[in-house]
Amino acid sequence: MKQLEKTYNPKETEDKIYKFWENNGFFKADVNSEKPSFSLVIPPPNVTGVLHMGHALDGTLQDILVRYKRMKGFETLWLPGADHAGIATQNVVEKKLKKEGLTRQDIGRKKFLEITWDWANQHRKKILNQFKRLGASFDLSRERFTLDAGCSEAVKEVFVNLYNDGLVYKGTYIVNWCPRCRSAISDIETEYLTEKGYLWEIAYPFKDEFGAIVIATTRPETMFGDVAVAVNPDDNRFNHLIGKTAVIPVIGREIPIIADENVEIGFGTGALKITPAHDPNDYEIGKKHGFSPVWIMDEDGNMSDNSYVPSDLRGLNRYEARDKVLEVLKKQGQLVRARDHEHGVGHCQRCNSTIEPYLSEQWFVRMRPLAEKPVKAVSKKELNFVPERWTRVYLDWMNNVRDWCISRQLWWGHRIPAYYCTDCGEMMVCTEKPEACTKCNSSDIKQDPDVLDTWFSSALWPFSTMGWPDVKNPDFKKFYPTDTLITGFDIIFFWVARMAVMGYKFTQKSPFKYVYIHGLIRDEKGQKMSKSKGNTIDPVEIIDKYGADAMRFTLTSLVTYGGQDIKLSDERFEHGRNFANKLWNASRFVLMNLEGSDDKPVDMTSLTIADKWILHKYSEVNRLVNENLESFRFGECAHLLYEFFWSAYCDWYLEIAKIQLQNPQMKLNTQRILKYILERSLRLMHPIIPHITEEIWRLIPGKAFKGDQISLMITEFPVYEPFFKNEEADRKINKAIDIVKALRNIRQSFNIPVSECINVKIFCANNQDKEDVEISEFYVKSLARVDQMLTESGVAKEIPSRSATAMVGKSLIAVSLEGLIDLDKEVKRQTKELEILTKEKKGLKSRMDSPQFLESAPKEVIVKTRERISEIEEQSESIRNLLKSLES
RNA sequence: GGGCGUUUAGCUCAGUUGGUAGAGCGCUUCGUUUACACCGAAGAUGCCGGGAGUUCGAGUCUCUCAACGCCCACCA
Repeated sequence: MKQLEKTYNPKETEDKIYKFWENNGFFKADVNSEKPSFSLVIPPPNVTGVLHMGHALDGTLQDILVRYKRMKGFETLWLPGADHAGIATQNVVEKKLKKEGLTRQDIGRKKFLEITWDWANQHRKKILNQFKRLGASFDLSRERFTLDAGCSEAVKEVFVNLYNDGLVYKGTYIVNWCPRCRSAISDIETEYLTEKGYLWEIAYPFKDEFGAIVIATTRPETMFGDVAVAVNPDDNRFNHLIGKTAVIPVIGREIPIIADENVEIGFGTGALKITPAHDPNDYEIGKKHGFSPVWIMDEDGNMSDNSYVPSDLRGLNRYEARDKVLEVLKKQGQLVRARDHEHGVGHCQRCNSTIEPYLSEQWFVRMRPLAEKPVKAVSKKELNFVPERWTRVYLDWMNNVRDWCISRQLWWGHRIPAYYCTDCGEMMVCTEKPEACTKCNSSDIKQDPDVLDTWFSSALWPFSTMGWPDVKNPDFKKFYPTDTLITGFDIIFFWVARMAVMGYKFTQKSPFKYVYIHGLIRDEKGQKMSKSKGNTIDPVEIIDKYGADAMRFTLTSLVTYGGQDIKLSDERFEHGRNFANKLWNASRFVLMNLEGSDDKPVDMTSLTIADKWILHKYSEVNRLVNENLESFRFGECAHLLYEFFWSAYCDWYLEIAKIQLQNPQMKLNTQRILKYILERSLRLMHPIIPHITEEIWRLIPGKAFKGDQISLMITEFPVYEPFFKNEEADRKINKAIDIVKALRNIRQSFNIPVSECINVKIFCANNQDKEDVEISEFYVKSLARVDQMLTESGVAKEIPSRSATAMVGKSLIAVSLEGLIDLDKEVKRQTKELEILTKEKKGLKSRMDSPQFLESAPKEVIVKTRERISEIEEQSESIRNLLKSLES
């Protein structure tokens, strides 16, 4: 038998095992397979990133599910890939250019894209390689990238289709504009942060009379774009001013005072300046009253170089302009006052710059009509969130969904398939560049310079990766729709909802049946991990230090069904490492003790009570692991396996096996059972900790337990084995365990060294009890170092003098301790015990006297209560007798 | 303003239909009996956030209050 190292070494094992799987093509999904399919697509990680703990968790859970289903006999596809991450990637590359003193404009679109492609290609390989370190069993032959040819074709097809259906349109609206990215972003990419600022009150003089109307604004620099001052028609302070003309300070442009109900009387001064080009509400009001917008700021957030802006402010950035405007107003006495004001300010999710609402021409998706089916899908159970509470979050958003701004003024991404005739201005939306203008036949045609929001292509991911729009593609036919999506709650709106929208629109199906939402990974203080805070834990470092399986096991055991966020610290991974080491050493013990063993199944006719017990325990854990994996209770599975393997198999059965192996009659069958349980445990644990289980599994000799497969990952996942169920054996061994524990307790309390054998007398409550205890004598004697063990039925009347005692269920255990015992201490202990029992009995009795309890409580509970009372009575009686004999 | 989550042992958290509280880590004591010190044995620790209600019985269900966290909407 091969001698294993004393400590498990993940580094050597994991790489070797992963290559073994890969080389055998076990991850590859077969479209021609007869087996039912199970498929899952990875939430494509951004090419900008490296593997972080969120990916490690997400990837672990996906891999568990995929490995489980594969072993369950499904033709399983886990499709890997990466996202081009439009803004994020462009930002990174631009930053790199900046270091060389260049901008993207300096090198031009073509060159810029070349550089970005190079960069992206390097990084998508890198991050997938990091996923491989995790043990991810995804099918790399199907790796996709959101910007590759297939996905791009799907994007164009979808865009053109939506356009033809009137669901994509181009128009001039106020959008969230990031001056740093120089692009529009969508509503959900805008993060509102509460900021302290000022509400400035500025006097706009009347044109024809003395006096002024005082408006309130947080952004005084936008005043040059004002087209009106609005007041509420019901505001008695101001309604006489409606129709008069006011003058914008500094520049002296005249604007009318108008009435609008949307002006809140109680806010600010009650008078609102209207700046349609730079504020969403103002835009609405301006449009209602027929004003043309006035732009005073450009794409960089700098003041425009036009006649509306005072010449000395042109080109200044918005904050410089603000300071300067305020300075002038103050000088002229038109700044009435500044009040402290806290308000939410939009920030770009990607670069954190303050967002400017900006009126510009953009492309939008009309979401309302598209949301109908995905909303209904929930009640039809075609789309199910786990845990269920996320359903509401999804529905609330879908039911109030607003149009989605999809155009980005970037270079990195899917170019919008809209073409313009330079001669006549005609717009053509089609998948390929037209040869000639459909209206004037000119061949001078230019494509729209903008690209699509990165999430547009992500929304198509489940089917664009499977060959769609070619619906005859074998992958699409076999593996679409996918079964489960595993992701964090932070991208329900960004991604999940939009995939549902596109899935229903273009495939008439939900792209997945279940969406399993897990919590986010946080640092030990509960803060979000981020590079800038320096509180990240690098999964690759953890893998190097503890091993991938240790990390997977720890993460899995920290996952809760409710999807709570997970607080992590480096030391937490010791839990998984220790478990892996335990598994390794228990296996080592089993493998070292197979001398003379055979390759036959367990002989069910000659099982000891302990054998029956461990088989019973195994059958229970098997059943529960199956149930919990089916219902996405990953954490529970890890706990169950840990508990079974460590606390039952290692702590007790292995110790018992050491005894049984000494017995020639028991030896062979014990070896078979050790091997059987180990092999089945490896199967049950494999989805969570694949490398170590595979490594050990290969070392187990014989085919009787392993079958003909060459790899654990393609063996069958154990199904419930009800014939092992044995409540009686469970009860008996549990009793033996309790007795052993009680004896060890006594031993330690009275400082009896392990080397010293003890004599024990057990008073059993009845004959059934006595029988159970006697059956366990064999184990008790060796596990607790007992020389003589006497049993007696009935309440203890004569306790051996000078004894230490303990209760186990209804049995009283007495250990003869001539000369060793501190009698006073023992009397005190037992007296206290008696008091506690009397108190409990009193409570239970009063309950049994209650007629309501007897009427409404379930039978078992009444029986249990009655049993407990008689148990207490017997125990008390024994203790009284004991005290008597101790005192004498 | 609307919604969600959390509050249980010193720490981090489990607790699936209401039946009388668990794990890991930490702590105390003991121990190298030939799988494992990344180990074993024994032990201590809880008015399950406060209050009220339903029930024979509530950590679990209802209401309410509080603290912390998150999401959405609005913010001149």
